[in-house]
Amino acid sequence: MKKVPSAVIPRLSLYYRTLLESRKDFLSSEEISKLTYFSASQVRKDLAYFGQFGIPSKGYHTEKLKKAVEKILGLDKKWEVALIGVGNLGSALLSYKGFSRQGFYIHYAFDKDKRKIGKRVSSVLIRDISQLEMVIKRKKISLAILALPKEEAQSIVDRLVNCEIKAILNFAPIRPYVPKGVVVLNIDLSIELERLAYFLKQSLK
Amino acid sequence: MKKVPSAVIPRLSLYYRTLLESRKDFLSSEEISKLTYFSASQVRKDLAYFGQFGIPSKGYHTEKLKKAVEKILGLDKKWEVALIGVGNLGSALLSYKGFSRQGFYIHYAFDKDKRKIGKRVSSVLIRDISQLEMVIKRKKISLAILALPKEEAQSIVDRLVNCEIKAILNFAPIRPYVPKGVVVLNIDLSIELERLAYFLKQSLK
DNA sequence: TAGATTGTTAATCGATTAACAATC
DNA sequence: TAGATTGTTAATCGATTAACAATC
Repeated sequence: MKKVPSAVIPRLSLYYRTLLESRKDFLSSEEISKLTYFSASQVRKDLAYFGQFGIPSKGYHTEKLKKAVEKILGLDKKWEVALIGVGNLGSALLSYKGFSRQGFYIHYAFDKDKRKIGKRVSSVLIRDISQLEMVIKRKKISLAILALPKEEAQSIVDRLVNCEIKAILNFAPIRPYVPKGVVVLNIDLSIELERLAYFLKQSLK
Repeated sequence: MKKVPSAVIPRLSLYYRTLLESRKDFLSSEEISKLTYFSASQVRKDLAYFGQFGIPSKGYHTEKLKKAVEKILGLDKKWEVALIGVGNLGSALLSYKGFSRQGFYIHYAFDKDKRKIGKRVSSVLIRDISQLEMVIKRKKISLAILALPKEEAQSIVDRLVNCEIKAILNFAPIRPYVPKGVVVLNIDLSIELERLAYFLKQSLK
């Protein structure tokens, strides 16, 4: 199978949302294009990486394609997620109800602050960071979200890598080093704001 | 001047961080490469879009380059930012101290919830959303952060566009429509988690 | 069958990398 | 001057778009 460019995956997520909302039995690539602002060519090509889902002259069966994309993205599974760092941002993520709809469950949270340990946020127990390795191994957690200060990020990443975590969503404003075979997605708010500031400067000229 | 590819800007932000942390007088593209994991070619090319900052056989004067990048990214200016939606995520953003270091000041926050209006979060007054247009025009706010439910996002974006906001950081899980000349950067946590889930599925095979 | 739309191949576009003359 | 590293041009790579034969 041809290698799937990584930009395809977030587009699949957006197609999926469109499929969820559609009330038509069939959708053509042209219609999906209208709804998502991606080109019809791109829609067809993206889907073709994973199989032949369409019917010439009809388009894609909405329900079947939905199921197929669900499977591709792993939304048919449940994923246990560990949150590390229960500050303002961490608490907000814990309280967000939207994740469970896609099968992501933040059932485990860690912090090093003794005043937080033992408390609950959105009914999730905050555990001592020293328990990190033990809990991750026992509970088959495969995904971690980092919401902690940049000073602590790399050492926690190292510990996560050590207990076989393969995927990390990082909110700390550093780009942690990870060995091959592990992915980190960095969500770096300062960088996004700087991109906007750059754009603003341009548009003022 | 040649058009600057948009991927250059976030890299500049990362070079900038490196410059802030460096204690050397000069840095070569090779050294910047080592520190950022971007290629030395790319470092030189990215910088060359904006001028000739380097000295052959010496490299880049750290302090001068820092100042130059600061100017390019608009970090030498102060930016007034409006936050719309003071829920869990909005409150976390208000409380985050890191933005002001880059010149971003969230001095204005809006919500429609009567119980929140009039209260303060991190000393910022929460205003009635009905005041949005008035305050934005008066206070020369040029940047908006959206942290509200997806149902409300598009209508607020429309109002922001109407009062000449040109740059929006959107956390709501939709891709709002904006006319040309306005940028929206979407930070969509579900999509990022889905990317990670896809990667995990692959690596388990 | 005729019309519509897929899946796929080829063409285009843009971004990254490599190479090297210019120059401090 | 010799050595090092820039800025820039050319080559490569990868992703997007266009075109169209296959097919329902």
